[in-house]
Amino acid sequence: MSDFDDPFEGAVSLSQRAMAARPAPYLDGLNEAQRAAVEALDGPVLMLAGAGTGKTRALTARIAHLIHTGKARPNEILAVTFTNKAAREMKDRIGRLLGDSVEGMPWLGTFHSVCVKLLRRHAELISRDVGGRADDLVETGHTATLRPNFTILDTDDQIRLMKQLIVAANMDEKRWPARTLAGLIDGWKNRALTPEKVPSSEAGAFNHRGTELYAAYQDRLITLNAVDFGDLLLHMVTIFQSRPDVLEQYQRWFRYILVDEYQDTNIAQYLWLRLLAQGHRNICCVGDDDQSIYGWRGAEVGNILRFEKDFPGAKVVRLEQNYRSTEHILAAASRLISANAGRLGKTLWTEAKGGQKVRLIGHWDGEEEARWIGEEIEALRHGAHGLPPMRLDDQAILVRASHQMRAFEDRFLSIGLPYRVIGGPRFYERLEIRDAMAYFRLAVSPDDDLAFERVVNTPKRGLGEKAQQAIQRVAREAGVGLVLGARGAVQQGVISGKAAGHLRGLVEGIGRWHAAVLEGEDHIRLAETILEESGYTEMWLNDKTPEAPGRLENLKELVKALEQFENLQGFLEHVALIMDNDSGEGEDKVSIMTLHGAKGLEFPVVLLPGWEDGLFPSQRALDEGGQKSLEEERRLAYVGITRAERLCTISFAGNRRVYGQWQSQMPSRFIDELPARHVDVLTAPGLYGGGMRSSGIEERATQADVYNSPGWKRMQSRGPATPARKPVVVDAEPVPFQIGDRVFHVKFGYGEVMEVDGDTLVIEFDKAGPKHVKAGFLKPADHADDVPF
DNA sequence: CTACAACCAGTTTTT
DNA sequence: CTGGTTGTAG
Repeated sequence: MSDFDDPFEGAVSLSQRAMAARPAPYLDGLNEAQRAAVEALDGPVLMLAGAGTGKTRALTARIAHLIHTGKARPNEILAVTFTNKAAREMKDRIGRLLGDSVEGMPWLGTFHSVCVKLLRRHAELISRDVGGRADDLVETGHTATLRPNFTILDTDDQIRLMKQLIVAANMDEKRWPARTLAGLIDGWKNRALTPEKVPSSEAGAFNHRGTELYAAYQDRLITLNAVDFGDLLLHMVTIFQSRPDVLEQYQRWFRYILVDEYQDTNIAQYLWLRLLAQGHRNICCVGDDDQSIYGWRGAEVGNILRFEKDFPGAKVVRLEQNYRSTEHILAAASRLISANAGRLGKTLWTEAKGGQKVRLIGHWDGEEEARWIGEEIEALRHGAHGLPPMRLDDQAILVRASHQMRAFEDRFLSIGLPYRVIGGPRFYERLEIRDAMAYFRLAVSPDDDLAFERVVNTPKRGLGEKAQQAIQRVAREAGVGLVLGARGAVQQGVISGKAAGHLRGLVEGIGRWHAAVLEGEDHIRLAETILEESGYTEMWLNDKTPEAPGRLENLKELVKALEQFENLQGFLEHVALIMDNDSGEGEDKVSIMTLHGAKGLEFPVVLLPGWEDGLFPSQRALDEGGQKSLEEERRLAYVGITRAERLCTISFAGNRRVYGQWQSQMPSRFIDELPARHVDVLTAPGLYGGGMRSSGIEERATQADVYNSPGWKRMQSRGPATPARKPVVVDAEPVPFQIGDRVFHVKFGYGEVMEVDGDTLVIEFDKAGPKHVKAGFLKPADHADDVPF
């Protein structure tokens, strides 16, 4: 039934063994170090693979070699990665190496996906004494176990659950936010600590209730037959530790273990691996201590630094030849990372001499930066800076924090530059959002048959397959759309009874909504009307499944998103573009992603915006965490630069909007750490005014040059780009407004006073409609531009 | 009980 | 600026 009971499941044709005698094509073209890493099959191996040194290639070749030599069948190899993307890529490449005969590597996947598989088999081994509560009428204090069909909670569910527990514990949810508790518990799980194992030194956590709430949370999860992400590993470690017989079974089964991105493993993952590898010690870990960027999530660089101690006699192989970047890019990255202490140390080298230096440019503000990058990308498309024409697919913008993305999206949308956001929110892919969008589409164009098909029976209207086929038949015969077909089907009596009534209601609704669109009714109100009249909102309200509240929340958000648009059509068009981004693989587009999301990827052209103190390195890293987190930020910078093959451009802005307020900041301290010999400082119009030397600057003089440039001084003296605009709060009494006055409100904009009632006024706002507002939040319209200083 | 205006707190990074 | 929560009016 399973991979275990039948060792040949998901395995390999026997011809695979016969292949062993034949030459191994996957070894061709490997360099000496790579080959050594591939051929050292038995015993512990640590592959220290610098950026761009062909790590994945060596790893996949190693797997191919294991199979090819008959050391293990594909289903006896455990290979773990951190991301699904990495797992997918490895599967693809192994498939290419070995041909289609190798169907599956069932145990190649992320830590989490492998653990789900294992845990489903052994769920019952996880149990807790669920304490009886005062309101527990059934029974107090019984043992509950996890069952194999457990559900995996997402972050939202976790927070909701913890919120309930915090409230139940009579704690002020304001002072002790569920998010904080979630972080705390996650940290414990990353360290493989069950509630009972949390050291007493941490008993003070979360107002001295941390461990207690953690225990309550775990109880609740078992009762709900649910686990969170952290549990997947924690539970497996618990099982392996408490049941040697189970552990032994897997130690025997997984004859060879491979681990990608070992520098990012946390303690739980480390224990899990060590337990499994204990017997045969056939474990190969691949990583780069300079690319450890998940410390905030519990990753322990110590794991990789300690490998030789954990596995005495381990063979250590260093991959140091870089095949990705040109020498200037590599030199800049190497110099930057050399500022970190406690590294294993590698000397990356490349045969690709020459090429463009890393470019550095400052801008007035974030918008100008986005504008400049847009122009740069367009220029590179047609060939610039000594490079041949670059496709958009060849270019990527890597940001520190996802909120930086918006500036680029706005800009690219307005100039029509195709882009794709990788790792962005999947909001528009959600079921409920898609349903709601289908209703909106019908309102705009009732002949949208796909939309009609999607929602004709959602919510349930008794229109099953039969009825839908009838509608389609009538429509086809009459040569009309499905909506008209539906009307015809009802009129002809093809559909009758209750279903007919519901269908008529839907068709009439669509007609009504469409008329409203044509009449230009307020689209936000209309959208809400549609969701309500269609019964869609009600459907989720009546839904008792745990995800229903979340879905309703999403629908709320969708309606809110409408506010940014003039009408429904504009909105739908916009979303169609977004959808294109998500689904439109294969189309030529610029990639926008976070630095974290970029790990493992490479691009000919890389743009690194936002190199400012407070943004990158982030304010948090600067405030807390000291040297350790600053070093992690530096590694992030290192990852960013080493993504570039041929052209790497770093930029910063003097001013940026933060929380809607303008702030100015200094260029990143990392800029100071770049070797001037390998950097070209570009001049931006409007900032440096051509006052900067563009080359030949002294070593380590980069940032000083920036500060001393005439442009920077001018920028400082000009102050923030736009002064903060705050409402002038007028004293409440006497109310200085009369009926008919034009007024301005921070939130709702301009409007006219319709009524005065004490200090409460009724204002007919131009954009937002009629509102009741306190006088203190209003000021005369002709003073709207007043600045409070 | 709902709706909505006022208030307030938050932004890294993700399986 | 955004989103979520709170307090109050209806």
